[in-house]
Amino acid sequence: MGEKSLQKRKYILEKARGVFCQKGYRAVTMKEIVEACGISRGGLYLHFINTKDLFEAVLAQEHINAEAVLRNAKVQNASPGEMLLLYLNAQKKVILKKKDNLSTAIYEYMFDNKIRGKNNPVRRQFEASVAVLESLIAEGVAQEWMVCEDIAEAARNIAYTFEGLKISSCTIGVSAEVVDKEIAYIMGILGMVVK
Amino acid sequence: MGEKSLQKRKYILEKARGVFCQKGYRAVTMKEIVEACGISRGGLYLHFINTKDLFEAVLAQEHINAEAVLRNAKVQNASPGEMLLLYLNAQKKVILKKKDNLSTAIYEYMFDNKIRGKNNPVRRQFEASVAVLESLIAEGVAQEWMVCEDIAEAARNIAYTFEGLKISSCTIGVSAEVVDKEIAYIMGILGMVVK
Amino acid sequence: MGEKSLQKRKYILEKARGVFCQKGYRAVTMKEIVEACGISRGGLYLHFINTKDLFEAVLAQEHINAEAVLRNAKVQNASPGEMLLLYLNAQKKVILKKKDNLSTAIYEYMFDNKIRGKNNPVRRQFEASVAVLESLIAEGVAQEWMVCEDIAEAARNIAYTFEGLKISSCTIGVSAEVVDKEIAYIMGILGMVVK
Amino acid sequence: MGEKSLQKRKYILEKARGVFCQKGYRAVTMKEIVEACGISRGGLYLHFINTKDLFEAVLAQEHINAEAVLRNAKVQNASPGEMLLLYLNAQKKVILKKKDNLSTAIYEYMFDNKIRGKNNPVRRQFEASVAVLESLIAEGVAQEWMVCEDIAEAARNIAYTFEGLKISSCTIGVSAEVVDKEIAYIMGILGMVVK
DNA sequence: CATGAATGAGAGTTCATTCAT
DNA sequence: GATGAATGAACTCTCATTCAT
Repeated sequence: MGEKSLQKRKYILEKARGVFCQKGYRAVTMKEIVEACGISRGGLYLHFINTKDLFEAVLAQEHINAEAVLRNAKVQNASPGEMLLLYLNAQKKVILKKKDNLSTAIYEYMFDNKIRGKNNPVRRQFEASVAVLESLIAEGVAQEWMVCEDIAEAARNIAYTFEGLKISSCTIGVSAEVVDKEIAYIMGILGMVVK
Repeated sequence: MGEKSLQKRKYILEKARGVFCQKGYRAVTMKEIVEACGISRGGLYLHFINTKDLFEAVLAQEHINAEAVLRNAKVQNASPGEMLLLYLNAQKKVILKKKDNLSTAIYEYMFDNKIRGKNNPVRRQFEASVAVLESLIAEGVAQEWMVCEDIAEAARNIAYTFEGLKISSCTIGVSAEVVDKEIAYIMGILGMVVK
Repeated sequence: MGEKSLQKRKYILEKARGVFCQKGYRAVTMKEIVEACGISRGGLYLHFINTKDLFEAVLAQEHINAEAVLRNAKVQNASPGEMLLLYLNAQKKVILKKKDNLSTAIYEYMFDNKIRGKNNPVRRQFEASVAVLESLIAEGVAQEWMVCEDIAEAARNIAYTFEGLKISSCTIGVSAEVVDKEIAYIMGILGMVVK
Repeated sequence: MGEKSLQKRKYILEKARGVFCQKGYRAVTMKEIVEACGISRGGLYLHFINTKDLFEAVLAQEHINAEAVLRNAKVQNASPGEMLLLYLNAQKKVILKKKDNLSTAIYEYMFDNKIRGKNNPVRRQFEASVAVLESLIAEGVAQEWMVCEDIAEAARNIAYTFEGLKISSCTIGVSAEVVDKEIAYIMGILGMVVK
């Protein structure tokens, strides 16, 4: 029966994720979740003790997915420049996603729960992103495709820029063109040209 | 009477700002605000029709402050490079401020009220910032202190990077050193060296 | 306005007392109280933070009343025997009261909140009762109306017997006749005859 | 099958009794009971239709135990005074028992379910106790060990006093010394001396 | 017989907003 | 203008009981 319970749990997470994407974190009530899931109030509490617990479970799932995306970016058989472009475009896709975008909810959750250190899911994702960028640039420099004096700093700068794009897409909106320009600018700095 | 009322309004905004800095936007209750102001519940509603209205008034005040900072940066009799550094360090100060920092509240407000177009206070601030950066870089390039192919894009990139630093300081925390490195990196790209 | 608030508080206590008398302690809901008071849910919370707080306020009021009864018994210009009889009959009245009897609620409250020491309201009442009985018997013995070897013990025994009658009236019911017989028996032991 | 079912029923009653002793009557949840029993929620309902039914079954068991104690007291080959002392000390033991004491739960159950007449388990126990006391005192008087004018009343008085001690032990606590003093006082009234 | 996931009514509590004074 | 008591909708969470498996 653990099997069935696990399936249900996953089903709730999926539906709940949709609600969080639409409404953010704080505005979401248990009522909305149970209605989205088509289950009873009590039923939800069998799986998650409160909204925070539920959201953290959604977040954990998200983390797993995000890790997969990062790994995928590295797996591609391509030149470092192509791979960097691939990776930044994957980020672009996330940023521009209107539906199915958990960003706002995550930010709100972070505001409510100031989490220091390693448990901070946003920090984990940020650092993972910096690590990917660093390895891509390092390889690019090694293969003489890219020019970069301080690889670690360049990676961090790109990560902050994309963090800025992400939050901006939540607050003031960003167009695909704007993201493309940022990507081109970043590539340019590394000595690459985007056609 | 309008005089007195205006003073009272300003007083409330000041105290309310303090509360919003401490608690963010959504978590703030009317009780907390009236207690911080030492006025009655009803008294608050004489000046502001609801919490949102109150926060927007705080925000408008904030905008004025930001403008003043921008103007100040321009007023300084300094080289474009020095002025850019001055401006970025002013931004740094805002980002690192622990107390008296409205950023989180503003983000939360924006999440609750997706405002498109010119009325969006965050967009206004962002665009003002880009404009300042643009004019500074343009001058720097004109006076041959700086090197930059696409001034508009460079300005926007810096603005996004700082937006990323600001949101990161609200979610994962950023140290003064990290901001300094970003500033140095940005200056370096423009062909300037920060000692 | 403290005046009005105090009146309201007293009004709520009165109505709440009625509900506690009828339903006991644990079975009472905030809904029942607000309905009995004819006020809004939120209105009740302006005066009492929860059911426990409310009941304790009722209890405090009760304590004041009980003290008054005890004092009255002593004020009467009567022989010690008459005064003892008067006091026991006052207790009898409390025990037999069907309506307006808080006993069950008090017992339930005590079960929920095991309070040790001086703050225990039941203990305070019990000890006050023993003290009254002791002084009455002591006077009776001094004036040679009563015979008693261990006055303190006799007083305590009477108090426990009446405690037994009180709880019995809450669980199995006791008739006026039974209480009268107990009173007669107690008086008899002290060498007095009740006609 | 009836055999097995009966065993299971007895097992549940035993475990449930433990929970009721610890938590009282109203505070006990089905979850606690099924956990204490190590059975499923549904399983419990195969044997008892609801919490009340379960508690009543525990109570019935209890009644049987009490009867046994009473019988034992009578079986002892001892003088009426010794037997009375034995019986009162058995009661004392029940009163002072900290663990494994169902008293509070029984009181709470009685408050929730005002049961008049013969079905009232507390009344049955009370009356059984009075009967035992009466027969012991009657024998004591007959054998000229005791002095008592109104045997029935003396028995009832003792029963009420012990009822008072029992409820007091649930609300304000009673020490062994206090109970001993009460026993000595009662014995003294009957003309017996407790060493 | 036995399970335990699911139900849903209902309890406590909060809080933006109103309005008689 | 100013007050603050009052409102009531809405939210979180619990738990006795049921019923498909």
